[in-house]
Amino acid sequence: MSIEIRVSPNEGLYLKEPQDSNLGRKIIQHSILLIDEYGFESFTFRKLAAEINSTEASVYRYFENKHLLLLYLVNWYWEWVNALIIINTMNVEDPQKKLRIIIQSLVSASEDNPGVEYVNESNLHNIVIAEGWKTYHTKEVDDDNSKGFFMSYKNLANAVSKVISEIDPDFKYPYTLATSLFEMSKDQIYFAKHLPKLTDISVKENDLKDVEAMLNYFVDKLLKK
Amino acid sequence: MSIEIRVSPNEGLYLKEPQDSNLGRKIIQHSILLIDEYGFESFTFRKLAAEINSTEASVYRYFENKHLLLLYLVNWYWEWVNALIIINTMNVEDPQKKLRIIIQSLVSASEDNPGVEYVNESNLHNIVIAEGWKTYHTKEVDDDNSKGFFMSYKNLANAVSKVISEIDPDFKYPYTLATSLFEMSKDQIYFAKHLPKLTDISVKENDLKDVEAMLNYFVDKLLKK
DNA sequence: CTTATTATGATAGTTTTACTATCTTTTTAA
DNA sequence: TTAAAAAGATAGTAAAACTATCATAATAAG
Repeated sequence: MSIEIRVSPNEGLYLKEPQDSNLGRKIIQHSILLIDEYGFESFTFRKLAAEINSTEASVYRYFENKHLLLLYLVNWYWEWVNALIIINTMNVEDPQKKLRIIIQSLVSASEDNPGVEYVNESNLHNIVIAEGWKTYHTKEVDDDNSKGFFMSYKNLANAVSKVISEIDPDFKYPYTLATSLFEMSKDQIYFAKHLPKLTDISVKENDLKDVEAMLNYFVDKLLKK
Repeated sequence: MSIEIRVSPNEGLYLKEPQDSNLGRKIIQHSILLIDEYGFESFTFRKLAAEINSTEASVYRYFENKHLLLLYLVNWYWEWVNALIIINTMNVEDPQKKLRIIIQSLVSASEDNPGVEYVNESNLHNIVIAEGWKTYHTKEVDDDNSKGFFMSYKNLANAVSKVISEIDPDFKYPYTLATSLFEMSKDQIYFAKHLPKLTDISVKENDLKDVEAMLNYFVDKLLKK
């Protein structure tokens, strides 16, 4: 028996579902590698096409532009985190335990999982940290939002905020705390790597135990049992 | 008597200090307005030049490129916040009071102050929220950091972390908390405006009292007196 | 007041990016 | 076996992000 995890971002993000074809999967795989290596700005469909021995025109048949490709990848990532959380919290009743597992899942989502061969989760995690904000800090954010392009993240935030309210029904800002956990996790990892004066944690060779401990520390102080 | 507040970002950011000439001040003033209105991506030196009846070449004599201009503006903003904090916490001894004033200064820094005619602080605040990320989420971050281009923000984080440690010397993550206060403030305001499902606060016609209350709520829970 | 220097303006050119278009060849599925 | 869908090859366009050069205007120094 084998369990196949298939994660599907919003339909409006692509012209043709890339996971359904060879070329599509190569686009996903190598765009992740290229964006992580060179950054989103210097990533172009031309370079991607060259890398996979295809053509610019062919890539454009899957994604209207590179912004939508990035949105697709980032949504894929949050769907992935969501899937991990669902699997790991199955049959766990205690909301406090649940939140610990959520934090642990959030952190471990950055480890490569061989289950999906065309996605390197570790590289994708780097992209979400370094480039993810580009998906929503645009002038088109309201438009994109109305098309459902941030659904994966919103669903996740909603699920986590519910667990927070279960632990402490009097806590005034469950959504703020949920999103802050995600954003802090990203920010503090990035700071640790590039602007270490801005954080107390350290991340050596992608060991994220400090991040996990830090998030748990904050949550424990904020939520009364 | 009049107090002149002059805020100066790092020298490496410009080719010629824009605050020292008429054209330079017009560049600052109108780049803030244009970037806020149309977003950083569609902002170009050509459009800016047209707006101020100058030329692209002239703008390039002040800033090497638009990335450095954005860095300049964002640094200006954090210097400005820093100045407000210094003024407002003068002669305040109690660290808890200090932190409240810091939070209040952080929030009120977004109000336009007629003291500096060529800077609209309110528009600049929008830019820091919407585009500030672009200053440090780049492939050149380590380079830029080594040139001191993030000094203003780092100084601020350092100052705030010290106040945090004064309040609660046992708190494990003073730097993380300091930067999280800044980042949460930006994120949650942005979410309130564009992705309201991701936050509990609301920001109506730029009234930031919810943000201030939220930040104080978190701080109160996190730091034992 | 004149002159040298510096600041700004006018204009043109280059490379790269982000597409769009069109036509041909290959693959796949009925 | 054939038609239709997918992919490849190639070319073209508009705008952005500069770079370069020369002319003119403002200013400051002697």
